[in-house]
Amino acid sequence: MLPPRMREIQLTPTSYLVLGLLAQVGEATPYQLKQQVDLSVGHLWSLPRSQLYAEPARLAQAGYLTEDREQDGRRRKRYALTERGREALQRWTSTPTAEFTELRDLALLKLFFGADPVLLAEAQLSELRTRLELYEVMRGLDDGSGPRGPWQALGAGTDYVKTSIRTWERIAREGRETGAGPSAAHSSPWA
Amino acid sequence: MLPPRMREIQLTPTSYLVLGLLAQVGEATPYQLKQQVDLSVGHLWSLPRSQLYAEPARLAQAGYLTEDREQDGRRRKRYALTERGREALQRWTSTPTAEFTELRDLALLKLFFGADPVLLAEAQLSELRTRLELYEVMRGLDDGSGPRGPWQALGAGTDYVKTSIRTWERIAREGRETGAGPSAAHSSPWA
DNA sequence: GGGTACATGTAATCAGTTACATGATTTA
DNA sequence: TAAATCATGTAACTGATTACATGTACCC
Repeated sequence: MLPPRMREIQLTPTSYLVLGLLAQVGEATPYQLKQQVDLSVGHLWSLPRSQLYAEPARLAQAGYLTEDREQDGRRRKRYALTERGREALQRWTSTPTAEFTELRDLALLKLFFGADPVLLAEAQLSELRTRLELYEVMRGLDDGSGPRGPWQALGAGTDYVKTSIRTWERIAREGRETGAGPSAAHSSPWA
Repeated sequence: MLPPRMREIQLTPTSYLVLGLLAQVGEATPYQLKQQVDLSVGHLWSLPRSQLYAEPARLAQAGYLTEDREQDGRRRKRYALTERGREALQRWTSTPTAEFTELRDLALLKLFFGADPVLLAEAQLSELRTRLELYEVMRGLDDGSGPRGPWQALGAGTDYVKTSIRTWERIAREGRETGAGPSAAHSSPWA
């Protein structure tokens, strides 16, 4: 099934992020991918620069991308989707995920284990408000044309940030009301 | 600083999760930790069983836990906090995190790259509603006594689920209105 | 005493992160 | 042409996941 000299690999979210970006831009070097990420999907799902060197290489090895090295000075590697890559992306997007996404929020974990809610809320709120401004600015750029997906995703992110703000405001308020400092982490939790 | 024969390790969220649980329950075997996780913090930050074998071992190696092997039949390993472990946990909880937690939501990533919003929303909503019921039941168990942290964290999780539901409902509605099926993933995103 | 569920671990693999190292282009 | 910045990669490490493998207790 798979042409010789190709490795079977498992496709991760990172893989699809790369495939998806390449579907949008046609072809790109890792550096260009990084730029793309930073001003689009990276606000939702960021990743370190080095992954944008490693992951395309991996995908090319497995036949999802073509890799094409420039001959001149920079000798950049240029990647583009193969048919196989396009199909994989298509299959992926057209299969709805039912899975619930855990928050995995470090601040909530600290809160769970007894951090001072008021201090934590302050730190979180300042960051969240900055983030909200950024998102609102970006949303203003939507002129209603082009694919809706990115904008809807951005809207979802905005909802999330807004809710987080309300949540932490409430937590801070409750914390101040009960005057409880950090609660000791030694009693039992939810039964 | 560090007693001989001990490895320096980096403490990850998983590490603190284990430290935190042990602070709550005193001592435990990996199996008991797993049970604890499943009915408390695991709803917020889950992890595979095997990590609850690997991580305590790692922590013990580095002097954060004592490891104590039973002599009888099961020969279970039993872990408890050392002073060093308790301090590390304390330091961690008392240092507020400002960092923003990305959603890293697979469904939103698919949406971004052109998945059909209506289908995706259906899948997500069914899962989210189940999750909401579970959280509501758990919240009913709060009798107001004991540390507030876990309950506040649960409240935050509930807010998050509720918002997600509203978000996906809106996405589905918009998707139906514009009648747009899955949008092709080939135009440009946020400028 | 045989089956089933509960309990306990190890091994192999690998994606992702951090750190290191260098080359090319522009501008002052 | 020197400095600064932009660009491009590789290497080492390691935490996390998946898969494998076994042992103990209980129940009928």
